[in-house]
Amino acid sequence: MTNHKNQTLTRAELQVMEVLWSVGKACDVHEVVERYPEPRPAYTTISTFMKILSTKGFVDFKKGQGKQHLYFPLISKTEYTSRVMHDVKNSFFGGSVSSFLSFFLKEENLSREELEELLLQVNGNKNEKMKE
Amino acid sequence: MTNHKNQTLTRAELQVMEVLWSVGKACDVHEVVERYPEPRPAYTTISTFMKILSTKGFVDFKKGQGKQHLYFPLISKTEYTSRVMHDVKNSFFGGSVSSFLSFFLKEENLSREELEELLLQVNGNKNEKMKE
DNA sequence: AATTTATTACTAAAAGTTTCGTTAATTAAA
DNA sequence: TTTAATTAACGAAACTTTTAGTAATAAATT
Repeated sequence: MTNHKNQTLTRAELQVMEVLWSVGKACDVHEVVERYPEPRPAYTTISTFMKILSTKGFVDFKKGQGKQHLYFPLISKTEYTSRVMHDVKNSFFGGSVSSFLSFFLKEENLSREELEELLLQVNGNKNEKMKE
Repeated sequence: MTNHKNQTLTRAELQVMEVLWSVGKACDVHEVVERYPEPRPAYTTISTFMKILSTKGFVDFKKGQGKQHLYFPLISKTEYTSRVMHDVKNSFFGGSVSSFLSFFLKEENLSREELEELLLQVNGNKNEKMKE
C-alpha cells in the first residue's frame, strides 16, 4: 500500500534516511548504527525507526541472513530534497521562482561573473546525478 | 534576555511569526487570531505562543490600551529565511553553493533563456541594494 | 469603592517524537 | 532436540510541541 504522499520526515527519521542514502545498498540495523557518530543510539532505537519508516512508506526491506531485514530507501535523496525545496519555496517565497533565485543570489553575494562561472559548472554536471 | 542565536521555530510558532511579519506593525493577540484561517485556534493558544516566542527571543511587545500587549517580531522574515536556507543548503547540499544552484535549476526546469530573463529582474533588485 | 470586563499568566492535558528495555519469535549451535 | 544467540516487534517512559481552560490581575465602568 505505502501511501507516502505528503509525508514528511522528522529530524531523527531524516538522520536514518541520510545513512541509508549514503550507504547506497540495502543494509541491516547494525550497519546503520555503526555509521552514527557518538553517542550512538541503541540498536533498538534504530530498529524502531526502521519500523516507523516502513509504515510511513519511506523504506522497505528484503530478507537477509536468518531473520535479518535489509532495509533500503523507497525515495531518493534527490526526490526528498525536491519536496523540501518545494515547501521552502512556498513557505518563504510565495512559490515564486524569481523571488527564490533573487534571495539566493543576494544571500550568497554572487556577482554576475561568479554566477556565470557557476553556470558553467552546472551545465557541465547537467547529466550527472546529484551527490547522494 | 533574548538569546535567540540558533533557536528555531516550530511549525506552529512559524505560523504565528508569518502573521506578525505580514501585518507589519505591532499588534495584539486578537489581530493575530483574526488572520488565521478556519478553524481558528483559541485566543489563549495564540497568547501562549506569544509568551513562548517572547522567551525564545523572537518577539517583544510594548504596552497598548490597558493591559494589552502589542507584539512585534525581533527578527525579520528575511533574516529567518536566511537561516532556513543556510540549514537546507547544509543538510541537503553539503554546504555547496553550486550543488544548491544546480539542483534548483534542474528542479525548476529552467532553460538558459529563462534564467537570463530572471537574472534581469534579480539584477534590478540587486543593484538597488548594492548602492546603499 | 465595588463590579465588570479584558487580557495575560499559569497549568495541564492531548498529541507527536524520540528513546530504549523487554518480549517473542526465528535461526543457529550444541 | 534442546539450548543459545540474534533480531524484529511491542510497549512504555521521557521529552517536545500544540492546544486551551482556569486563575490572577489590571483596567474600565458604575
